[in-house]
Amino acid sequence: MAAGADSGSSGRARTSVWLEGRPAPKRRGERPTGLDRLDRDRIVAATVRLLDSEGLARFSMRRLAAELGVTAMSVYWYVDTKDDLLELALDAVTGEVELEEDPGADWRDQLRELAVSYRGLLVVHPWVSPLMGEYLNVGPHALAVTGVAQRVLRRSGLAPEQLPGALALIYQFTYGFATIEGRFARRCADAGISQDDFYRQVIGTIEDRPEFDETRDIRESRTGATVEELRTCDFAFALDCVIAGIESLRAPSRRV
Amino acid sequence: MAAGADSGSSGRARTSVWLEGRPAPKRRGERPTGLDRLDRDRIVAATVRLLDSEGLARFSMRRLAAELGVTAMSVYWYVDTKDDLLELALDAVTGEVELEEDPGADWRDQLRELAVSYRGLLVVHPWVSPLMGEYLNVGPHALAVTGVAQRVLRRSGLAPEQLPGALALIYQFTYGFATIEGRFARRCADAGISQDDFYRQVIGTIEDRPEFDETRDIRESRTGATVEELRTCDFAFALDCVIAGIESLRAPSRRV
DNA sequence: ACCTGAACACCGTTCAAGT
DNA sequence: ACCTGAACACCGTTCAAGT
Repeated sequence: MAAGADSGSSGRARTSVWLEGRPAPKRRGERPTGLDRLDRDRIVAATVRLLDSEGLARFSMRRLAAELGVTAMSVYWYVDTKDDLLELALDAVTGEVELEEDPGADWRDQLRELAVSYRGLLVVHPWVSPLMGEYLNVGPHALAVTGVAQRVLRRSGLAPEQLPGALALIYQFTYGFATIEGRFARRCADAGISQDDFYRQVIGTIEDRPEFDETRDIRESRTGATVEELRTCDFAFALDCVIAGIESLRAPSRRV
Repeated sequence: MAAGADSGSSGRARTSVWLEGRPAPKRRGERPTGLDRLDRDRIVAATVRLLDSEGLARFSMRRLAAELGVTAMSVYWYVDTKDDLLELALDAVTGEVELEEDPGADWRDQLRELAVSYRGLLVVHPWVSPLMGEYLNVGPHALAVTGVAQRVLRRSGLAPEQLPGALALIYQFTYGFATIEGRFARRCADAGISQDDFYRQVIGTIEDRPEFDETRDIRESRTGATVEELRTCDFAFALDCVIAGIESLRAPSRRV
């Protein structure tokens, strides 16, 4: 199976569930015999649960149906394709990002909090990251996140035409950073070793080789910390860089 | 098929071709009857060609074998799994990143050039991005790229313990940015519309909705440019932010 | 040493049929 | 309206067999 991606495996070239006709559940209203009935929400919830526990590669429509105690094809009554279902699951967990807006707070703190929360999402659900790259990511929750980020960033004093670039910087950096982080974690889990052990192992095979001499001072400046701690440090420093950069490039007239 | 990812589809939990025993081709030396023979390099080259032309989702071992005029299973003589093959293809194209090092040049220019070249790789080969997230990316060419980036960054005057965070910032931002870019391009190509048409279409469905009022000034500041131009602008501004941030956070003693 | 064929255990999805 | 069964056209990979 490996790293399949791309869309259009089934021939049709849809762009997004959210941009097509039917973002709402098919029929609702009278269903007195509910309870054990299928349901779009139940399907999406089960999808998220399966993706969390077994990963994207092991997820299949048949596996999902089994989990729901139903035949493989029943799911297709509620969802057009596997892609659409994954897109729904993606937006569902995107709702987990914390979005309390406090217009009185420092925009730097707010931006940091947002980035940290977003990173958390990608690390807790490692399957989110490949799907974000795969789909357009224009579901309601995704739009809410970018909306908040945009408003926070605006308070920094950047000019309107500077905002998209700055937003992309913070957003894509966090995405890329947490992607690697989540993948690495899952790799280690699959291989049955701790992240720290694996890190030490890699360092071990590298230390001898002369081409890595020039980075010895970096490695030595980081001994004694766990991989987790190191990453949190790196992430924080990168955010500091971004914020410092924004502060030095924003329109001088609006300097606070 | 959709967005498969994750490793270990076949059960074994390998971490990387490069970290296992056999990075070099199996046997070489006497092969007088070559020419139409299979060969690891030929296999990887054909893989890259197929991935470029048809995308990751449509790539399969059987499809590859057909392309090579050979039976499906012949490939397995040279390569252990599909994952390994994809990892080899990934590192092969990573070699396309331009890496002329000029210790005399301004580190800012060098960093920009490196990021632009790296972005180019991801946009030209949209299948690279999901694979980078998927694998550990520790092939020789990948290591060469990070090596150069690290040396350039070092000339900025950052302290050793600041380097990993700064490297992650530039690297992951570029990765994330180009990932979205490449995906969007391929989506449009698959749907048979130009990126500009699709952009206009999205804007069209958004303009009316009141929740997008607050970003109207941003959209108005960007009319008349192509999607391509806008993205190049955003990318450049983000890089400026990063560089400005590094300059303001580097150890004062080494200020140039 | 290198390549093939048949087979296994999977996929996503269609379609006609059941209730 | 909702669910099922059988079927189609695929997968990656194993394994015994050919040359």
